[in-house]
Amino acid sequence: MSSSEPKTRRGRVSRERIVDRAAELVAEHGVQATRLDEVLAAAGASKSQLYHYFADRDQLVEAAVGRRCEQVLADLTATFADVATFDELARTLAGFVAVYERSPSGCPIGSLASEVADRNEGARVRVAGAFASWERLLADVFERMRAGGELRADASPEAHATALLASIEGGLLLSQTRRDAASLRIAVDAALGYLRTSLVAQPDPAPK
Amino acid sequence: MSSSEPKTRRGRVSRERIVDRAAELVAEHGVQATRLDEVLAAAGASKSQLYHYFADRDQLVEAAVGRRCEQVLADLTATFADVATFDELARTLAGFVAVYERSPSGCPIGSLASEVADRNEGARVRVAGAFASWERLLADVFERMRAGGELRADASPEAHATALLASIEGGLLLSQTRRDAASLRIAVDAALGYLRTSLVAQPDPAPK
DNA sequence: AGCGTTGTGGACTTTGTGGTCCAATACGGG
DNA sequence: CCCGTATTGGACCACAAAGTCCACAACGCT
Repeated sequence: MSSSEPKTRRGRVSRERIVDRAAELVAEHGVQATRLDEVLAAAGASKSQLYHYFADRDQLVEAAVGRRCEQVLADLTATFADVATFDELARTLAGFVAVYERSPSGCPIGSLASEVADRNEGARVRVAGAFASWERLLADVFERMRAGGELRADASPEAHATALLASIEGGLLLSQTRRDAASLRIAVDAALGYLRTSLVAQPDPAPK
Repeated sequence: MSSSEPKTRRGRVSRERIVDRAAELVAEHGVQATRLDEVLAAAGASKSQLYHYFADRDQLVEAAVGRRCEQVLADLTATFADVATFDELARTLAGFVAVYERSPSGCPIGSLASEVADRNEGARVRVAGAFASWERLLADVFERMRAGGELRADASPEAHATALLASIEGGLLLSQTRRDAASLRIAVDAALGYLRTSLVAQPDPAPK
């Protein structure tokens, strides 16, 4: 009654177009500040289409957030796919910071997270899933490092992944609030420093 | 004549009452979800009072956010004031996590941060100030640790403070999104692990 | 071609909410 | 005690934004 799945190709295309634009606008202005009319205008769709496929605003938001997470995650997957050593990871993260400096803003996922966590259960679950996937990506990096004999066998890839992710998210939040990338850089460096703790013994080149 | 400072005791009291209630409601529902009418009802004040002292909603939000930050910071100050050793810090943070488990929610400051960072410059500055103060609190702990000969002289209290703060914020965000305190605990443990890196040499009791 | 189902246009309704206005009241100093 | 200023009550306005409705068009099947 309220909402229904598209039953024809045409319908599916329409629904997709709406979700795509919604995801874009959510990425740009955040969830709260994204207006339905705005989405519809951008998608060249009408109110009836929207309410034909979605029960209400929350359901559209859920879909849009899900879509956005998929996109960001695709990027992240590509970024971390080939990372298999500590140095590669350090370089990758440095690139991350550099990108941030060029165009500061919160974390694409983190911002959604806090906006949605207490207000839209469906969307929250999507974001939680995105965090889980990201974490998995990092854990895989650590497992590769371990397979390569660089990471100690007793180190937990999952725990390290959680810790690194937290440092990144926290660093991004601090930097976003301060409008200064320094915090992010420090947080990431610290996370790498902690990771070093779990590497197999290595001559320590005099810490600055 | 948009807004004006109170010029009598009575006026000051009225303004305070409004800000107090606003701060409470902002803490409870977030900035976006706090309605002016709600604030006024709670404060037993009228529209004209509100607009007598504040130019617009944003200005009230700024004041409320500032107030809320002061309160949270007072708490934090008390909490960290006497911490001077690694073990005390670890215990204090464990208490932190325990409190979180009892009543999960985001970070009182962090949530405001992401909500306000790109939407209300005045409020953003207040939050940034709160982060700075918190960081200072932590840096002071590290300086005490250094004075006590526990922390190495070459360790930067400020950098460690930033890193720890980022881990806490990130951990809180992950835990809030997942509704599971585990992430926070892992993030904090990792931050402590990194801090251990800067302690003066110590017999390392076999890492689990 | 005809009929039922799905999709679409877009005007309309409703409601919540920030913000305005002006008259009335309380204060506070001379 | 009186006047000017600060403060207050609360009705009112404007408008944005979510959600409803119904007639019509497009499609797909037999």
